[in-house]
Amino acid sequence: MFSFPKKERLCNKKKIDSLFSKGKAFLCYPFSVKYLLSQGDGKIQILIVCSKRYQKKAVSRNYIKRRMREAYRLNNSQLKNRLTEAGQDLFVSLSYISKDLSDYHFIEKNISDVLKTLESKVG
RNA sequence: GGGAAGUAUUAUCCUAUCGCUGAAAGAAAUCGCUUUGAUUUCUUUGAGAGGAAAGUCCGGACAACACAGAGCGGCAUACUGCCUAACAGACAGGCGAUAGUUUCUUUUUAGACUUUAUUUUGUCUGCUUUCGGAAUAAAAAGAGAUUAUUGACAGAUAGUGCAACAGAAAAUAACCGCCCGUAAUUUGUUUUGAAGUUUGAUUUUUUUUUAAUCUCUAAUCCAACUUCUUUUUUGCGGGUAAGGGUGGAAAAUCAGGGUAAGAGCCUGUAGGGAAACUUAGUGAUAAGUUUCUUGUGUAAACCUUAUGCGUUGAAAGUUCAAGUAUAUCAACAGCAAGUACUUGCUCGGUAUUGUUGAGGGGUAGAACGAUUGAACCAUUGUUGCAAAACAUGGUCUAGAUUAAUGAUAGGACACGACAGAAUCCGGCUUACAGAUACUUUCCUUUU
RNA sequence: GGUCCCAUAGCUCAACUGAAUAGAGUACUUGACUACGGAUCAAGCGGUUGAAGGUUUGAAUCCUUCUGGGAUCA
Repeated sequence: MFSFPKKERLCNKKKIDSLFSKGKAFLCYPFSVKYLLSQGDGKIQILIVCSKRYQKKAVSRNYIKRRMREAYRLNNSQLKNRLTEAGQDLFVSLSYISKDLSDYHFIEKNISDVLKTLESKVG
């Protein structure tokens, strides 16, 4: 039910390039979101980014990325159902662009906002 | 008892639910089907980040390329021994520096006692005895011993360079000064200095007498006279490195000789350096003897000497390889026109063209490299002062590749610092809350 | 993951071959010029030479270790 296996991660370099060149973007602080819709059978692949530009230490980057993954894992079921109904594939990249370390509850609230916004753009 | 510094060890834990990474076992489905096998899904089991994983400052393993051998250049290292795969690392030592403790010597000051009319002299260690008492302090310098910390600790006597300002001068020498010679100028026996004679005054001593006075001797001062000696300044030529306030640094200490003045110029001697020898030590080195020598510092200035280093790094490199294009080969088709070859020319043939198949290199991608190792542990044994080595026994302990350790709920206490593997090891450096043990030092309290 | 470079006044750069008041332009302040402003001229202000140690008589410069920023290798 709540899972986040390797298939749902975006690992192919060409797909990442096409996402960043062709995709659309919006901002939902502290996240900058890029997404690309295409015809398919309801697959979703997500890329989680926390760059060295905003978080200097490896420990804090791991801290942010783990909490973002966990929040996405627990809140993605509605978006998946909507995509299966519409019959579209989705590539998403979530970038953390704040220089502060946020706690889990703040990240989870904003992740669910982002997913709702994406849900409204499908179809 | 408290604070600070250093070294060593450790580096939050437990329960439940949901997830991530890879491993093992099992089941099902699909492909394949003689079996092995491949992919996907599910279940179970056990595992999953450090002392620095960091910085990338050194050293290696490993890989590719290069390589008969030698030299130049470049880089690194630099007291000795020893450990190590190797090292700019570790251990043990030598030498130096700093700090502390302690002992001795010298000087000065103060004090006590002693001696002397005063200046002064002596003592102020130990033991014993005696006794009314007192029988030492401070500062500076030097030497020795010991403890701790620390040192990019070869060479300045191979050569080149540099040493601002200040100072005469920063390592050759010149200037002031001192001395000699020479030329000119000025002065001239009234000046300067030396020797002698006479007179006067004062003081002292001796003798005589002692109430004063007088006489004599010696010294000093003033005056006069006699004899001997020229003086000042400047230029030129030479000698000299003793002296010259500076500076981080000023040219071998002291004594004597020597000279016109001087000088390591000469002699002895303190200190430094080199060589040889003796003794101790594996050696650095230490102690001593003899000879020679003595020109400050700087090599984290160039450099010299000795030793070592082939270059590039896992984005190294190895294997498989869809698709697209295709060297080459084979078969089939075409051979209309042009071109080239075959030929003196024409026809013919071959190639240039197309399709299919094979095939090599190789892109996307995948796998290996890549986790059993100079490994870790041991109330073990042997060798060694120690670092460490050997033997014996035991253990398997992350392996990702857009990159894994999290979230929620509850509980415990000391209330949680610095910080996240990316080929792997040995060191170094840097960051760090708390706890434990040890060492050093400071403060306070008690005895 | 490897390799290399840089840091100097508010800003842009010198001085990098050790030598004592670290310089130039611009910005800022004051004055002159002008009826006023601009331009121009003159003067002034402004520096822990990224931080900390070391070598040296002496360090922006030489050496070491950190901090921050940048470039490059498929």
